[in-house]
Amino acid sequence: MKHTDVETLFADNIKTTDLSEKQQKVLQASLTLFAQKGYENTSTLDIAHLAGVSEGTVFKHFKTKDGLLQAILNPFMHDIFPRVAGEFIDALHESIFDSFESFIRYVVKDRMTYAMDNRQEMKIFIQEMVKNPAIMTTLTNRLSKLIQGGVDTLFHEYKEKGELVDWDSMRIIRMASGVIVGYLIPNVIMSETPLDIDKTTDEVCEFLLDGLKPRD
Amino acid sequence: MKHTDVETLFADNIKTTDLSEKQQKVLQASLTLFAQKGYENTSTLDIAHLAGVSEGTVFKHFKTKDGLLQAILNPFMHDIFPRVAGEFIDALHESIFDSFESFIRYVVKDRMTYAMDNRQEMKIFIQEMVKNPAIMTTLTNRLSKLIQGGVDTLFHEYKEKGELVDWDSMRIIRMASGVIVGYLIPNVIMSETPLDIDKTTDEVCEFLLDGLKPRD
Amino acid sequence: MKHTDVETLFADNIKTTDLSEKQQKVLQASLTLFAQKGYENTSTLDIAHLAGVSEGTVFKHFKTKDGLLQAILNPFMHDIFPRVAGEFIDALHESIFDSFESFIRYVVKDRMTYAMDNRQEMKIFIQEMVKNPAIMTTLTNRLSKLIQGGVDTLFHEYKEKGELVDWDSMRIIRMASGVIVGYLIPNVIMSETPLDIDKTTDEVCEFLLDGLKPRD
Amino acid sequence: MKHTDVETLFADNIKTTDLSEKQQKVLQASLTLFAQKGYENTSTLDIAHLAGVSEGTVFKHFKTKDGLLQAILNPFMHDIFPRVAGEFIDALHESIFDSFESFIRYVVKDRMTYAMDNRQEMKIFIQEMVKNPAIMTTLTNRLSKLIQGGVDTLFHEYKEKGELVDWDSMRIIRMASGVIVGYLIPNVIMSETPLDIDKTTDEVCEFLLDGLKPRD
DNA sequence: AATGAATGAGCATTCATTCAT
DNA sequence: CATGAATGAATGCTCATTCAT
Repeated sequence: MKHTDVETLFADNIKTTDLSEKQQKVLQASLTLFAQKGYENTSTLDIAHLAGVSEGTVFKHFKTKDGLLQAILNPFMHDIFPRVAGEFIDALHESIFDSFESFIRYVVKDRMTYAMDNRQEMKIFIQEMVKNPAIMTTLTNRLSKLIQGGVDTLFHEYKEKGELVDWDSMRIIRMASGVIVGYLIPNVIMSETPLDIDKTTDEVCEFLLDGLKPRD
Repeated sequence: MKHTDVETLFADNIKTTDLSEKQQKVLQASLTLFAQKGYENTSTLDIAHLAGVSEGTVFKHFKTKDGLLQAILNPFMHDIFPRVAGEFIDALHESIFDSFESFIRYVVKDRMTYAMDNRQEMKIFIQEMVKNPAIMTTLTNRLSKLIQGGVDTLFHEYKEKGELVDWDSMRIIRMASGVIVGYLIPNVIMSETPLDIDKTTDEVCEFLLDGLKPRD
Repeated sequence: MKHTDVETLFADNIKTTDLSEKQQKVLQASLTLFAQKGYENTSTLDIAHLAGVSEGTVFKHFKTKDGLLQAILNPFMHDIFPRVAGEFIDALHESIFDSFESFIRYVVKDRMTYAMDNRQEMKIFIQEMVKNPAIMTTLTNRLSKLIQGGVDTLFHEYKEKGELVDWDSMRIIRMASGVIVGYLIPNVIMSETPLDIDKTTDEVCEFLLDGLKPRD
Repeated sequence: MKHTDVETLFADNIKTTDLSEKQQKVLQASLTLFAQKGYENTSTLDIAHLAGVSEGTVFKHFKTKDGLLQAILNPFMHDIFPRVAGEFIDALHESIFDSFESFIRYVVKDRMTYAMDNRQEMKIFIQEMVKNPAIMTTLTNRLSKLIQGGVDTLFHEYKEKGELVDWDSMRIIRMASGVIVGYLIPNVIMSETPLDIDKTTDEVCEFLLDGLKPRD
């Protein structure tokens, strides 16, 4: 029930476009600095220094500073997010969750682990979303359609079995993701706190399960 | 059951420090632009233009660009947030909520209204939090202490009456605010959507009430 | 054998142009700050603050910042310097110096005292001279003519009496003032050192007297 | 009896730090303009224009405007002044001056030539000294120690031979440099006058020799 | 006369980007 | 491919000066 690691996909992505060793260093430095100080407060010279390359090298492959940002975010937007989402849904259908509880427990833990494993990228993503709401709109639409399509039939089963409240799937997802997001964001941003994923999962699930229990 | 409007408090604050008409325009323009384009992407010339003043005027009172940011955020951090929280708690004790449901409904609606009424300030706040996690840590601590102190006894009543699950107050608050925040943030950031507060309140409350119902 | 004090002349000058109390404070503050930090590094706001007046007041009487500088330097250039020089020469003729030695001793002490009593003004003067050589040229010409005219006959006497070398008067003056100036400038600029005038006078005179003794 | 030319040392210094052609132009332009109009009255745009480079280039190597000033003055303070002083003293000991007169004549001419050859740098130095007396204090201490150490024994010889007054070496140096400085400064500052070094040397020396002759 | 808010030109400095080597 | 010197537009900020009150 393991999903392809984001780092692996990311590395794949890099190899695909045939990135030289120095260019990889540049990308890595950008990732670190954008997450640490924000996009606008990171100069291309900062990146060059941290990557141990010259100023010109920063632009050789990625053309512009924005190109560097896109090189970090695009895989998330157009490739990794959907792919992970797809794999996630596939996993849902392949595995037989004996109950809605085991399902929700898997989902929560999986997404939390994912987010915490990729804090830096997430942080940059959040920063960009806040500045550019269009990203959020796009992403919300993309993901919700994808998830809804894959989850609808599954939810139907659980509703029939009397384990899930008979709400619109989107409403359920919005609620669930609201709880998860509200819980996660502070931990992503305040990266000092490590977060006990198992304990948090327990807490969140106990709450979610009752909130999403069928009404009497 | 009305709470002092933030705009009123803000205006008070401005009058207190005796801000000239032009300086108010400067502050207003900063608010608008910081929220729209982000702090770093707003130049002091942009602010001057929108405020209809000269660039020198921008610096006359607020000294630096950061001073302008603080003039916007400080009232939230040090004055308005706590005051609103205080008033909110007072309101809780003065009013007799006949049930946990009417209580939770008031809270959710009140906080949502507050947030939506001050979208711009919230947006800037969120941006700064993402960049500077220390703000979040401070704020979280300040508010949670304040709220917990005021809410603990109230929760005790509801727990006794069997209307509220017997969890630690902090856990309940974290859950509830997680749902509200997870719901609100997208709407604050994507400010085009107006958001139907009554409908959203209903949705959120229905979910929360079951999630926080005592366990059988 | 006392010469009119510069401060008195300065005060006279101020009263003549009918300067209000605040304007005098402005002038005094300018004097202090120009001497301390230099003309260009002193802002009109600095002056206003030190004088305890508003920004506008600084310009009310003196029109421009340069006007303030001129108000400080002009009395030296066009009034005080020549007047002092005149008085000095008058004093020379009135008093009967029994020897060239008593004459030179008087001159050296008198000029040194004058310079040290007006360090601030001197310092500003020096700064302006360095930046604007024209001032120096003008001043040099003005003073040398004045002094030469008044001193020539006197020198003639001493030369006849065999107490002074038979050089051109200008050459003598240039030498003497060279020694004095070379000795004074460091002390004017490094205003922390108080300088023992009597001892310095002795040293300088002993040296000067032999340097200006008639050749065998 | 030739001392290493300052320009050569300066050029060495530049080559050592590997300054590009444009950067040398920047330095040269700064030298010219600082001397001409003073540090504060020279804008970095002025420098860029005179150097024929862009404004960014001015900051590429020297980082700040002050860095440019230091790049001009530091060689004088920390390198060239002491080195020249050292070479000067070496020269004194190597060469055998048959008399105090030939010695003093060499010194006066040498120092005058040096000063007039480096008028621009000297002028900037003087400006900075006037503004920042600490520089003068430091320099005075550094040089006097250096010179005294090297000159003491030499003076002893001349005193024994009855060619030099029996004063403390420092007093002699202060007097002599006072005359030279008093003579030079006007000529350094009013750079239009070319100054006849040979004639001036004669005048100064004649005066100095008698002033420093042993007392009867 | 005095005030201080307002002005706008000017300044040092930064930084993404280009290009010759 | 990599380098780093050069670029020039943009930026935050200062400051002498004006003017309505």
